[in-house]
Amino acid sequence: MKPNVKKILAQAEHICAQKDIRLTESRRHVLSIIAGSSKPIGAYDILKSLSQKMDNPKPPTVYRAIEFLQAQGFIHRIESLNAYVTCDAHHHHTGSQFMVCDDCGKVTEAHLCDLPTPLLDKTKKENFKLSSWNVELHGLCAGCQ
Amino acid sequence: MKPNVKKILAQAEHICAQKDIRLTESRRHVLSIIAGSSKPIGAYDILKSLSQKMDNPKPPTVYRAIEFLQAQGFIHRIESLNAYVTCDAHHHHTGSQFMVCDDCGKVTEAHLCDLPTPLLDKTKKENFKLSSWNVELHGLCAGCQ
DNA sequence: GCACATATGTTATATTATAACAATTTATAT
DNA sequence: ATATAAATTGTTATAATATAACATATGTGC
Repeated sequence: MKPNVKKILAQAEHICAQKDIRLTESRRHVLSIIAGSSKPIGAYDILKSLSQKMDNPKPPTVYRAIEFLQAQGFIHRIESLNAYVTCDAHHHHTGSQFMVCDDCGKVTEAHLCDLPTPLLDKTKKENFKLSSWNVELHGLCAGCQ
Repeated sequence: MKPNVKKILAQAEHICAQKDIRLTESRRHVLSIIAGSSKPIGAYDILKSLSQKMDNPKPPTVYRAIEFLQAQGFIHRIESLNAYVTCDAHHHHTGSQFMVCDDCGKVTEAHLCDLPTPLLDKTKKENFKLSSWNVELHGLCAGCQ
């Protein structure tokens, strides 16, 4: 197992122990599969990979694990790709920002703690009660230009 | 036909005439269906509505129209809802910002011309060549709180 | 151990989107 | 006006993504 995967798993284990919630086998497998992917991975690719670790898993197994991992903030969904990435923030956050390379497919998370002022101003102006946000930037990463 | 739908259609007609591209019947129908919806509408709901205006339309008809309308900037896709809304900006833009009410489902577009500085800074820091962006804010609209 | 809550297994199906190829319509050049 | 190319549509089939529903099992607190 790659060191970064190991680290992510260890972190998740720790947080789950603290919060007294269960990082079960299928959840751990799914998290390690996502962590082991160099780019966002879709649910059915996760399923394919999972079938090498478990006996004949079905879609709900993957989607349930995804739901759990998202709820804990261990992974995020890249909406424009229908795919999932691990979160490397050390704190829970209600907003996410990603840079998606349209060439190689890799995604970098930009950790802003707060919604940028121009956007926040819009919510105030509209009296919109913000609960979460997602930003996806598309373009080319440094290596692909 | 509602006045706002009429207006959106007229604008689209005008722009297409200018650019010498064709706003064909199915495209016009799909645009008017999206414009007539009070909130983002999914492709298969568009299809259902379209079947009252055309003889037995199929998914590709809707998706092709959507693709065209998106390319012209007449509509946007709300990624977190798999649904479509008309764009009321009077200029083409490569970035979009939406406030999505999780209660009533209505969406308000916030027209920022530029990517907020904190995000732009991140792209520069990563040497990421930006081509487009999408921001989706979730929460409760003024009326639903 | 028992009751309850949580998590998983399993089957089926819903929802969203596209591929592939044929037919038609429109634009363009001669 | 007519051949040709380009754009658009029709049609069938299927891919890709996600969830409902219900049965079973497993862990937790008493």
